[in-house]
Parts: sequence; structure tokens; C-alpha cells
Amino acid sequence: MSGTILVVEDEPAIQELIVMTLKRGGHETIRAGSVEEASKLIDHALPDLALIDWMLPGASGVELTRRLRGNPRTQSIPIIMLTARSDEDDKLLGLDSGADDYITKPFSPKELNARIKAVLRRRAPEITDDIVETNGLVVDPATHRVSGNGVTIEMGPTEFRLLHFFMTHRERVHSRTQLLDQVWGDHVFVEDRTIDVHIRRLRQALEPSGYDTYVQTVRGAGYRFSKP
Amino acid sequence: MSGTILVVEDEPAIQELIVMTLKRGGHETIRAGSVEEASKLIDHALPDLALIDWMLPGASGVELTRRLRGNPRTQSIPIIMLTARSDEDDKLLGLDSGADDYITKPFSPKELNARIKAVLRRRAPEITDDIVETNGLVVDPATHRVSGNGVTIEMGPTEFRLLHFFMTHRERVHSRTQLLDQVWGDHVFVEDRTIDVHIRRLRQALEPSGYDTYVQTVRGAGYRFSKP
DNA sequence: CCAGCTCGTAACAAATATGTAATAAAGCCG
DNA sequence: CGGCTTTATTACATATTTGTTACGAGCTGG
Repeated sequence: MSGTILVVEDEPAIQELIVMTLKRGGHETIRAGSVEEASKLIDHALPDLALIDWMLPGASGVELTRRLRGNPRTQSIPIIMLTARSDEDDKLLGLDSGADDYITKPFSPKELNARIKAVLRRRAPEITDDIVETNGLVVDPATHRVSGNGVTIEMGPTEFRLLHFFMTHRERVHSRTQLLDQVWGDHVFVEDRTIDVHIRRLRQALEPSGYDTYVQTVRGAGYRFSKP
Repeated sequence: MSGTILVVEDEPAIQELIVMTLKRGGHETIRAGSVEEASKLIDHALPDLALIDWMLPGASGVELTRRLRGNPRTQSIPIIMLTARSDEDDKLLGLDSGADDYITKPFSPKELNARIKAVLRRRAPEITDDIVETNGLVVDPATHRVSGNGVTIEMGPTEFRLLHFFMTHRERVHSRTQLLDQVWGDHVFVEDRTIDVHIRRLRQALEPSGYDTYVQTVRGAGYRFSKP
């Protein structure tokens, strides 16, 4: 697991604890104590994920989340909210504000890293650096490389995500809608048919190594990744 | 798990949360913010399950449930009620109104999906993606594959749905009209005779493996799936 | 600001599925 | 055995779904 995580937390003690935990999880960290500070940092460089406290001085964490979601540049940053409230309604609001997940304080370091991993897997699988392998086909998210029987395979980013999703969800039909949700993201609007084109590009990229037959069409249902 | 679920919820935040959760559960979703809207959507196309909030502006969720139960066309839609009240009497009323289950807010995404799966398993097993097996004939909705004694069997989408329905409802005669409703869906205008053709195609597909004899004609009544 | 990618879409081609109608076969009842 | 009804089978035109290609817009890194 790699990736840079922005921690927005005003309480120094908790911030420190979180940063330690994240480092142990193999992440780089950037700290911010307020929404303003966070905004500045984000202007400078996009983090791979943001961990935002619900309660912050000045503008709240929810506000920051909304702001990030509103800006095209920061729209797709995965966000996890930290909340001290166990109140369900607040949780709901947090999710609605655009956060991908929420964690209720107090939480264990283990839980924190697990949640982060889960969110990254869903929102930005290319951050997770678990190497996935199937019959000689290897996808390495850490280096963003694909190889078939040792030979490097070139492909575009979308095809990479698509393949990565397939390889982590094989032996299962995925409708175009599901693929759109999972690979493209929740708030994206593209034609269903666009997937066909990327499937084509993926197959094309895999063709020299022969793995193109793993990407299978299931008529009337969608696509499936499976050994032929 | 597939299937289209109608979500009737006026609170946008909660509606959004539910839809996200359902999508993650592999369902398609249709949203309605009121009973009127829901009715319109249902007129247009029947959902596989309805998730209805107890408290709704105008006519209440209970009212909608009763209405659905009263109409032959919508009678058999599985219904889950969402209620914020933990009051036992209300729960009972909810159940009495015809709902198959109820969920008390606040609820976790996990619980929601679990309840849905449970209700579908009971009321509409053909929506579930559980593997169905009979004497060596295996239908796997998740991968969209059929095999007889380990050998893959190819067939078209309609034949697949037909077989899946048969296997989840065996040992029972289904009239052509019933099959049309269940397998084709309502709002579809096709001749009864069309079914014969698809039965033929299904038998043809099953023939090499010998399972074609499981698809039996019940003269004057319809078809039945059963061991010969 | 340019060059090179990547992306989404449209347009057309190909493949496959679907429904219907016509004809044959089978079952039922007297 | 007929006639009648119901089901099977076949062929075919139509629809639908998927594959493929090309192209312009948008980004990104220099």
C-alpha cells in the first residue's frame, strides 16, 4: 500500500496518532489543522485520499468535503470522515456530503488502516499495491505495470483500471452499469457503450500475450474475466 | 445478486445512502421521493423489490404498500419498509400492511443488504445470485454460466433466464402466462406460442447433456421442470 | 503553446437473439 | 378411427446487442 494521505485534524494528539498509524500502514502523510490549511495543501498537490475530521475550527469537515466534491480537480479524491458522534443521522449526513466512508472515534489503528484500504480499493484501486496475478498475467498497481509471462504489456490508464478491477473480481459477470460505477466512479456520466470501446482497447493490449481471451463477453449481461 | 430495486424515500441524504448501498450490493436502483412518483415508476416498469419509507409526504408508505398489495399486477412485489419508529405496534402495523420485512432506522448498509437478500431468497429466488443445482445441472447466475456434469452448456439470454426460473421453481407447472410474467416481465407483449419456441431452444441446448428431459410439457397447463 | 496521449462518442458492420407464422406432429375424446 | 385441440419444429424477417473504427476534444508534460 502506498499513496499520500492528507490528514485534517485540529487536535494535535489525535493527529499525531493518526499519522503514526498511517505511516505504519505504508502511507505518506500531509497534515493540516484546519480547513484553510488543508485547502492550501491541496492546491499545491493532490493527495490520494483525505482523512477529515467532522469537527474542525471554522469551516467544518463536512463543509470541506462538499467543497472538494464541488471542484472538478478535487472531485475524485477519496474521503473518509472522522466523527466523534455515533449519532446515525450525522453519519448519514457525512456520507451524503460526499465522503466515501466514515469512522467513529474512538477507533483502533487497525480499523483505520482497514477502512483506508477498503476505500482505496473501491475508489482508487491503482493506489493499492497488492500485486494481482492470474495464470502468468500480472498487474502491479504499485508500479502501474502489467506483464504477461514476464513480458511488459502497455495500456492506457482506463484499461489498466479495468483490468485491475477484472482481476480482483474474476469469474463474475459485470454489467456495463456496474463497471461504470466501479471502474469509472460514482458521479461520472458516460455512455454504456463507451465500455465496449475500452474493452476493445484492453483486449487489443492483451492480444500479443494471448490474454485477450480472458476478457469475455456475456451476451445480454455484460463482461466477465475468466480463464477461457 | 442482481435485480432492480425501487427506493421510496423523501429524505435525499438517506435516499442517496441507500442507493449507494444497493449499488454496492449489485442492484439496479430506481428512486422515488413520494408515493405519487413511485406509482408512476411502477406503472412504467415493475421493480423486483420495493424499499419504502414509513413516513412519506402525502400518502404514507403504509398506504403505498396497501395499494401495491391490492393491485394484482403489483401484488407480488416483495416489500421492505423503512421505519424510524422502534415502536412495536408500528412494526406490527408495517408487517400487517403487507410488507415482507421492516428495517428500523438507523440501520447499517450491511444490514440493509442482508435483509434484502433474505427477502429475495424467500420471495424471488430467481433474483438472487445463489448457485442452483439439480442432479448435476448447475446454473450460476453470478458468472452467468450453465454446466451439466461439469461440461459447459451454451444458451441465449432468454433460455438462461427460463432455465434459472425453472430451477428455482421446480416440480410445479407454470402456465405460459405465468412464465411470460416471471421470465419476460410485465409490459411485454408476446404471443403465448413464443414460449414454445424458447422451450424448444432450451431443450436443444440441454440435449447434449441429456437434461432436456427435465423440461416437461404438461398438456393443457404449461411446463414443468422436474426429474423425469 | 505545442505534441502526444487518452477519452468519449458516433457511425457502421457483424453477430446473435427474438418473435411470429406456417406446417408438422402428438395427444385426447367420442 | 377420425376430428379437434394442443404442442413441436422449422424457417425467416426483424430487433437487439456487441465489435470495430475513426475522429475531435481535453489533458499533460515539456
